[in-house]
Amino acid sequence: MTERLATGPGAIYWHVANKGELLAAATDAVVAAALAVEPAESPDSPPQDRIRAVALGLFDAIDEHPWVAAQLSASSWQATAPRILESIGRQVRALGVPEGSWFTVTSVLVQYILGAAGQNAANARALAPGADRGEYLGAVSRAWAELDPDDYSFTRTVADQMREHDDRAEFLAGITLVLAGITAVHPTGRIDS
Amino acid sequence: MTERLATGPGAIYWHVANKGELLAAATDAVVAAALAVEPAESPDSPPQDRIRAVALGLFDAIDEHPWVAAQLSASSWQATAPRILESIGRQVRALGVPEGSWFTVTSVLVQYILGAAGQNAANARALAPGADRGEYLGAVSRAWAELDPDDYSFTRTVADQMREHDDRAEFLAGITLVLAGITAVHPTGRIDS
DNA sequence: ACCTGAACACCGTTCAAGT
DNA sequence: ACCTGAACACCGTTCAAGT
Repeated sequence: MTERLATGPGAIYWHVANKGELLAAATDAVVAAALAVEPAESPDSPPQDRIRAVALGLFDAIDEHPWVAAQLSASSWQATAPRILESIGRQVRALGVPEGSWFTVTSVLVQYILGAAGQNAANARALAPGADRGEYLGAVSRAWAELDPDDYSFTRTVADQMREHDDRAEFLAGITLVLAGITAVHPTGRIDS
Repeated sequence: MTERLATGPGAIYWHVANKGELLAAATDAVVAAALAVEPAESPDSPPQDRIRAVALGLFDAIDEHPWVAAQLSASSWQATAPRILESIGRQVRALGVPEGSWFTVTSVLVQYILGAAGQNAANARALAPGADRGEYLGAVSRAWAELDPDDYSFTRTVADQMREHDDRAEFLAGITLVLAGITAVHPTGRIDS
């Protein structure tokens, strides 16, 4: 248990069945809070912007609480999943995606958001608490640059880009890419429904 | 430790420093094997198809070894990461994406692949070993259909789609979407390099 | 050089006893 | 109804002793 309570260990088990249930409740609270920030985004701004806002909110929440990512993928279609699905799905609907593709398109967005956010959070915690991000990226970049040119021509080439990358910017670029893909595959453009 | 060895527990610690190192080695082996299958895909088939093949290989490998997902996001830019990055990145390069975007575009693909595969694997293991997938999806679908119409209009609408969805097909649809996004954002179309 | 197996620390969980 | 705290099971890790 991360959070230290001022009680004996047994007290918790009066309220929840096990640690998983506790984490699920905590996850739901974190996600609900992250999604609640979104309505601040004006309700008539384009769906793309609202998706970006929701995505960034989740990204930051998971960055602050890395265990949320593991918890969310551990028991997905559970209580918390509909919250996220609904929040993103409404914008997918507003985007004019045909109804038959709502689930698929929304799932892709949610999977990208949670996947990217989770990997980002894991990476953030990977560096020893004291370590400096710049130095860490520098070390990895140097390691990449020294890989065998025959087997790793691509990785060697992007070593510099990886050293200079900004996590949030990369994440938003990913959202933009997926949104562009949605528009390309479902080119209705207009909001009909 | 999942795998039971015919040795005392201490024996392992002569070879590895800790459990993490062991899992990292196992992960590297699983990923290497999954990526090795890909060259079977004819080397002059379009990059999109080769990306799909690599992605599906990883998807299936993670489905078979769910702990690989957790391990991969736990220590990402580590030894195994360059393998995946290289495999996908070469196709991104072949796609004609401008060099300045190689890292971003490849990262998005890899994050989607690992994120989606990880969530899929977690879901697969979520059902009690005996339970039937169809019944499980049915139960979740029913729960969604009974959510408050005011708060969950979207989720209620896609309850049926979620019950009928096929995991691998959804995954491939996601890859297609991301590939479409790449082409839309980087419309060079031709293979120059 | 490599393995054994008892021992330790840690943590999730239980439960009889308290209020 | 809710909390306490000792106890248990489990698992990652260590280490002195063996070959």
